[in-house]
Amino acid sequence: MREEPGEAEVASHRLMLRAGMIRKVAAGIYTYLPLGLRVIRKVEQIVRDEMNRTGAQELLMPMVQPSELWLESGRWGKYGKELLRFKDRGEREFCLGPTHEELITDLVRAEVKSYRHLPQILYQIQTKFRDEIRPRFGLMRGREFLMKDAYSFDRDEESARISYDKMGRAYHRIFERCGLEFKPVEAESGVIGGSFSQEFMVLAETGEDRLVACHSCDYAANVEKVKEGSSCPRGHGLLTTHRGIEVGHIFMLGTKYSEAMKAVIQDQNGKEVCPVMGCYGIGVSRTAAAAIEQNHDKKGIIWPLPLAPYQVQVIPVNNQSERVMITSELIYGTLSNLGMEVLIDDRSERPGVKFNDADLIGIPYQIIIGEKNMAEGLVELKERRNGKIKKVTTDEVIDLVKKLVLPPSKPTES
RNA sequence: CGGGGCGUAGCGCAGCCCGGUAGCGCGCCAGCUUCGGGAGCUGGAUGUCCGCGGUUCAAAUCCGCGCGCCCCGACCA
Repeated sequence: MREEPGEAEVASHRLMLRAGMIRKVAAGIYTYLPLGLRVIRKVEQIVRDEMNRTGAQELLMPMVQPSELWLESGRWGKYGKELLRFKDRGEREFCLGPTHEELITDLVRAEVKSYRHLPQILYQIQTKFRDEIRPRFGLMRGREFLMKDAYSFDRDEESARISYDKMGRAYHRIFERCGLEFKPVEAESGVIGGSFSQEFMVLAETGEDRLVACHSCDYAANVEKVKEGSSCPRGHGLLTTHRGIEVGHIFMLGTKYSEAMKAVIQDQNGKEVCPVMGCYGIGVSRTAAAAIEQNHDKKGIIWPLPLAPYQVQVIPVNNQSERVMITSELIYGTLSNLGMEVLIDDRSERPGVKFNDADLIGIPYQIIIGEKNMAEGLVELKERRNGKIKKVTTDEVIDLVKKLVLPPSKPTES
């Protein structure tokens, strides 16, 4: 899409449309095109990895939920219009799941009877639907969106706190691995309820949320909670405001749902107690959008390597030249065989079109193969982020890219 | 839900005020030339003018009702 889409105002929305990553189906409802889906999958995989590493187990619950469970928790009446309700052919009431506390609690109360079976953390990566008053900014605030939601069940407060902290650390690793600049902040817990919560904010000028952060320590809070300009409650540092995009939120729920829905387990003394719950969300599709808000320039997207739809883009400048095409295919094949994700622009477009499109879709490394450099046995390696170009031989380019894209695996924290 | 705006070719828009049967740019198709930063020339295809109703000899244009979408605000894991 060459023209600026008229409907889009913010960078991520505009660039995702132009780069062919998403297309709108209705307000706040989008199709992920192949390029966009690849990015979504990248985020998902990082999330899944880190969730699994904490010992959490993946499951998948239905999007359609019966009213009974929501009546039990008391939220059928409280949730409001954001909850999209409908009836089936038998006039039974259902809703599209905006979150899954009711379903997971229903599952756990049926399956878990003893404290010996806890702690337990279950999660899913699934499409949610919230009939937002005002969906906006493309994937930033959609009505239908992809979310990772995890739920922890513990025998007591102390143990629950451990699960909560474990999730907090997993969230740090997730957003670090995504290559994003972020801050965890103290926040209100809203409709979900519960005792305390933290939001994970990706810092970006266009963010909808405001937060304050301390200069001298790592204290940060949502502006709902703390007045701007004041000094840090933990020490003497000064608080400054930032804008951010909420990509994750972790909650200590306590026994709100387990009590309401009568989920009970037996403790060491054979006494019935309600498990202490926590819930933990990550907006997967929103994270992709936030990555763009934080990483773009006038020409287009600048993907952080871990989220890029492809790692390397091979650009044969001229499709007519046999030498150029043979070398391009060779480089493409070699890198692919090394396990890299490579995109080759084999369209018969003019060079300018290819260069501009490459900068637009923002794959981190471009290998540009043209007649002039080929004559000296050279190709160009261009880094999208800073525009720097190196002229190297075809052998060298493989080696260089290998080092840039496939770094030696880092030791992992548990 | 309050306020503002928009809906005309695949996309971006003009035309509407002042009614006369639709146009520009990009894209698309064909041909020739071109080929390192969004090519040039020639020829071509494409429209329920958001929908319904009304006024009129005649409606994209005027009037009424509806629908969809965008932006601001209030709201929101």
